[in-house]
Amino acid sequence: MSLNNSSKTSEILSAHFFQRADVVSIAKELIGKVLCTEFDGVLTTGQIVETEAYNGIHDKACHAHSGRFTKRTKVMYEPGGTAYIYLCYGIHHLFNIITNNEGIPDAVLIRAIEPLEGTQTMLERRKMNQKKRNLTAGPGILSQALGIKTDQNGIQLTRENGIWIEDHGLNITSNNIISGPRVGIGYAGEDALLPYRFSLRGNPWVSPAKT
DNA sequence: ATAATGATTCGCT
DNA sequence: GCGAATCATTATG
Repeated sequence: MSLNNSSKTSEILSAHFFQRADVVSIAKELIGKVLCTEFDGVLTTGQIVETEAYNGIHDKACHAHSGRFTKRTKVMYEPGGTAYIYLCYGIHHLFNIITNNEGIPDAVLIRAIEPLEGTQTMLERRKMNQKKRNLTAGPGILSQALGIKTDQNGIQLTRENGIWIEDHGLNITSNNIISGPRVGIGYAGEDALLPYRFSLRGNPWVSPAKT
């Protein structure tokens, strides 16, 4: 989508952005980028305001910890820039971006976005009639709002094809990024304490999950 | 083949 | 604040 953005830059993040070694840096840098989907010609976009890093085989909270390789986790070993979408609690489609090179199962979970374009479509998908925080502030509901489903598991995010990420040239300084422990992974022992959750300071669209 | 379990959300008390 | 919803994946027999 490159319509009337005359002054703003708006480029799709490439494989190079995702195929780097430090998943924690990538999770931080994704704050302020724009997550876009287009299905059946319907465009919806939102600014990423909350992410979590999952540090591959060494991270007890990561589905691929200790090199676990199953039907579900095999997509995590794809090259950076691949989508990893799985069903959680039988209800919620959680959207992750695979990072690093092929064979290394690092990933970033997108936890919340601030709606930009297509909010009317998002409201319909969420069966809501008012734009408020529970439209997109949470990993399960943002997927519902953007129409992301496990159907799209394994697709490439580096083309304007279904799901992609744009850089709108926003410069977020590190003192505007809050870090803290990840949500819902108490089973991960000491790794549950790692400060791998990042959010945009003061943004009302950050998920209400307890830290 | 069977049983347990979530990287969550929503509604009700 | 608490518990139900709901099902693919995973481990185990």
